Amino acid sequence: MPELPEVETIVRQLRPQLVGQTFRNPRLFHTDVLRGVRPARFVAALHNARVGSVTRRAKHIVIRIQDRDRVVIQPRMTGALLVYERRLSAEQRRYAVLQVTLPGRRYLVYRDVRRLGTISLLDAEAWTTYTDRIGPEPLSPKFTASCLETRMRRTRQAIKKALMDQRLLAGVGNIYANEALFRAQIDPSRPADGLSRPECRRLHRAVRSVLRAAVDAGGTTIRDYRTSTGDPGSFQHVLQVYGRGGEPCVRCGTRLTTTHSIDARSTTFCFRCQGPG
DNA sequence: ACGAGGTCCTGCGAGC
DNA sequence: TGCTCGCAGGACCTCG
Repeated sequence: MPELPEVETIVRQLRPQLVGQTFRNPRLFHTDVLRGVRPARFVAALHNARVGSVTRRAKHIVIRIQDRDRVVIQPRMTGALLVYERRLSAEQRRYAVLQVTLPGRRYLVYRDVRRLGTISLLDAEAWTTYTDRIGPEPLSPKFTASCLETRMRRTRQAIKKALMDQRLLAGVGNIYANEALFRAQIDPSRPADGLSRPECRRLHRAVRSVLRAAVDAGGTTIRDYRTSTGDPGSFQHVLQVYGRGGEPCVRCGTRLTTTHSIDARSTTFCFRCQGPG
């Protein structure tokens, strides 16, 4: 679930709470979330590890420890990274995957109801390989309209699917792909390599503006997403298309259409405002 | 190279 | 009430 704005929100909140702190007594309740590292090695690596930095890359939370390794958390649909000020209640413990004790009797907890999320432990070399396979950060100043155009031209896939392809562009998932395409007034099913230059410029502006607005709102909470304090985001209140199938378009009043024809993911759009180009 | 579909998991709401 | 079914914000894989 968490897309770029949600992960960015979590990271901004966690950073001042974690940087410089030392992890103690890691407890791993479910080992099936680990990728490429065995439970015993992972737990040993976290114990007494000092946090150097907390950053975001695409939809990943990246915690650098011991000036060497990176704990890379990908929350996917239902993962959440929370700091608790006291011992966990039974309800809080229910979906806990990983718990780490922080100074001051606080606890860092990764919880994930569906456990589709993943955790890996990467050294510098493995991290470089990993991050090099992911596309550019859309909010980076280096990400220009021509950068987006070059990337989208690489595929004939539907533009909505291309936007969500992490190799082409980092951090955009279903919600923000829908919203950006509406803002840019582009039909989600159009082949990505068929967009004109002005359309690419509109899409570039739309992607960046919707992501920035969502970061400012603390992300979008449909069901599971919570910030590190356990609070919901607020961008769900200003979504223009996602989750609004059958409701009137905010621009023209036409009933919004929802389809599952693109990559079997729900796509909501206005067939009038986002007509075939 | 592409699309379709299955897989990892659990919860929830709709419908019967 | 209680059951089954389909769906859910992601990403990876195989198959044809």
